[in-house]
Amino acid sequence: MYGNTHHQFRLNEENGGRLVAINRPERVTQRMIAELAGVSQATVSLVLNGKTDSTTRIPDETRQRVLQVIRDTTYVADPAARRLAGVGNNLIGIFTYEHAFPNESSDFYTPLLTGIEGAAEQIGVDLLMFTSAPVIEGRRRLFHENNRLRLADGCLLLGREMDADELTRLVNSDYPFVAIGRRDAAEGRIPYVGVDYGAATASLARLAIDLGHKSFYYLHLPYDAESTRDRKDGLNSELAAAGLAVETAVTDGTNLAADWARVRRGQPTVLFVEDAGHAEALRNLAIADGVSVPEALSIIALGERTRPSEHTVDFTRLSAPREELGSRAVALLDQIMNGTGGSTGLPQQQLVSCTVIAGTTMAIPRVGSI
Amino acid sequence: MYGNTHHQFRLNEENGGRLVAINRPERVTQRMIAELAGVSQATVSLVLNGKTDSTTRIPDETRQRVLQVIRDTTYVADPAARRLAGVGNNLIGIFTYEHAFPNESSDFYTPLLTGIEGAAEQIGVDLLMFTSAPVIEGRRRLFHENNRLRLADGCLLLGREMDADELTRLVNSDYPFVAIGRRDAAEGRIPYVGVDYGAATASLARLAIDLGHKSFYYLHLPYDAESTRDRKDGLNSELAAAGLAVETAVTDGTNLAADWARVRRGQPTVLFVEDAGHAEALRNLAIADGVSVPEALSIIALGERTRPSEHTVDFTRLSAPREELGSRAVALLDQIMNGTGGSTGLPQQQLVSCTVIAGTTMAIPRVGSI
DNA sequence: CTGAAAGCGCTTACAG
DNA sequence: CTGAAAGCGCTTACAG
Repeated sequence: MYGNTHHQFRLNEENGGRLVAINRPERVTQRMIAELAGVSQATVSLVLNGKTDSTTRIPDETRQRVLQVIRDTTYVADPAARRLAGVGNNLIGIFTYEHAFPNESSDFYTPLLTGIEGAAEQIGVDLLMFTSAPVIEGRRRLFHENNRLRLADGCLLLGREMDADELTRLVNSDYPFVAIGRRDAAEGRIPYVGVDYGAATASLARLAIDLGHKSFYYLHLPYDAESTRDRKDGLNSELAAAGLAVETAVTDGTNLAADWARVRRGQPTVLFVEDAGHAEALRNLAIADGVSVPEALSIIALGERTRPSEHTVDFTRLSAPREELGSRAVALLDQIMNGTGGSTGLPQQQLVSCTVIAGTTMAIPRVGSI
Repeated sequence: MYGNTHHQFRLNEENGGRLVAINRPERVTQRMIAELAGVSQATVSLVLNGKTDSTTRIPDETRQRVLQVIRDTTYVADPAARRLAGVGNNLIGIFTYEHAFPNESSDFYTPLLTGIEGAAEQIGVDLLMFTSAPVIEGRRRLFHENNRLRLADGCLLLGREMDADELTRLVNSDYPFVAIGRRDAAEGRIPYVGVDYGAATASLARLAIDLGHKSFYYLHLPYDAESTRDRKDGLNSELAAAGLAVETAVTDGTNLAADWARVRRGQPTVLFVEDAGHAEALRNLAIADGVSVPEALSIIALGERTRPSEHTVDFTRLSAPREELGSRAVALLDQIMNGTGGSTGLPQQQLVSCTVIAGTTMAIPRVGSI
């Protein structure tokens, strides 16, 4: 693919007599830089990698000459070759199990990517999005015929659900990675930065209990993901401690009207909803049905919409610091790839706290309200 | 980095007597596969790359044996080595002059990235985001000390304003790239996929003229970007053709109340606003000021918010197909990098049409209305 | 101080 | 049909 075609260079007079590549140079290599600078290829590599330690000292004049040619040709070392020769590329991969960029309905990753981009810029790495892994049945496969994970020095894994076998295989492979979201696969050996949904959900449950609620209903997503389980566990354990029970149902959001009818039959005074979008729709259904919120029914969302402007209602809810999640994941991955750099290390598994937002959709329960 | 540590394999009895890697295998190579299957390393490569053409025929029995070992060891070829051996690295770079991922206030790139991701997936390339180029004074520099553009096979450029000198230098470097948005730098040699703002703005002007508007006001952004100029030109030429003038002012949105006061003194019957967010704010200011929209004042937005849910008002406006813009840019870049593949080539400079949305903020002008 | 050389893990003509 | 060998562009001991 990158043949041995000869490249031509000429002096560009409008540019202070610097060398400028013409005639579609296939790919500039260190050998060409070396020729142009009148040194050996190894010297170019040495200059490039700033080996200024006692053993290999290159005269400043030579160094400057080489650097100038590099600037003029906008040369960069071939990442694949560097990689093969055993050094890193300052490349962090991002593998998303679903499409990374939102369509109109879902916008799960955007805040994470915002945090990731900021952190990546800070530590000076580029981001490689593995879009070549095709999305099959709504999901990407980590290991497939033409796996390219190793183009990057390490990788961030994003997705609501991750395949436990793939995760185990990855953790056994010694390839540096960090999952975003708590993962309990591989006997707890997965490095992750997750959200403490359990604690925040428990706080919200406690709040409802303190207000006097006794009749709880929980509508959650049909996933087996840790994030779904943590919320469920947080709610259940807090209620169990108070001697209360909760009626639970699952919804994928395709028939919320039916879900609402079922909720109504259950006659709860407080409804916990995992998905913020569902919470909003259910509130509208309740009101349309003559059930006032929060007077007759409190509704609590265990998540929130991506951007404030999408919230027409100020729900009583938990708020996950998603940008922070992204930047902390980058920091942890950086540490795994490059070591702690002297300071005490970050824990391999981290949970960041949610904020509990009081909002306006929870009130003291009314008897026989629904 | 990937040492020569010896790997151990053992028969896993729970797995039908297949070979399974144990003890943190550093990295499985073709050489190991070859040893295990009792063939040469080259044969493994041949099997892997499915070279079944007349010259290189491998007996099915051998092939199956090799494939089985590959499955058992969960081997994948090192992409860096493949790439170095001459198979392309299938990497498209994305250089964004501003931060690629949105904060709460702006979300310029997201729809583009959605289109880019879809197209990248289709042609099987990964996406490299140049986040290592630091954002200085709100902008990234294309050419800086540690330019890493050549990490990718080619590159997409996104940003409202691009430096003409940088663009010229890039186009002279023979590095394949495509700008998103019309660019007239470098004597028209910049390959781009842009939006035809001029035509859509002219259509909207025509609409207003046909409704009987004679008093026009235009509030645009303080940029010298092509996108700003095209809209201005579209409006001006259409009005000039009808013998009408337009009062023009610039705003950066920081003091829209003052802008509104100025507009009001101008007493237009129709107000064109470049930025959709500003249009929305100005409409609110007008209404608060006792000026009904569109009865007393028509307002036309020359852009739109990123997502429908953010539109509280159905503005008369133009709508740019941003996802399409992203996917067409990928297609054009792919062509520039790899050739047309037989079919007739895509034009190097493309303009996609906007949709004109009638909306509810334009009406027949009332005399002495404002 | 700098060059020649080995080696990273692959692919692909080219010989057997 | 399959193996030995060259080469992709780098980095890094190791000799001069």
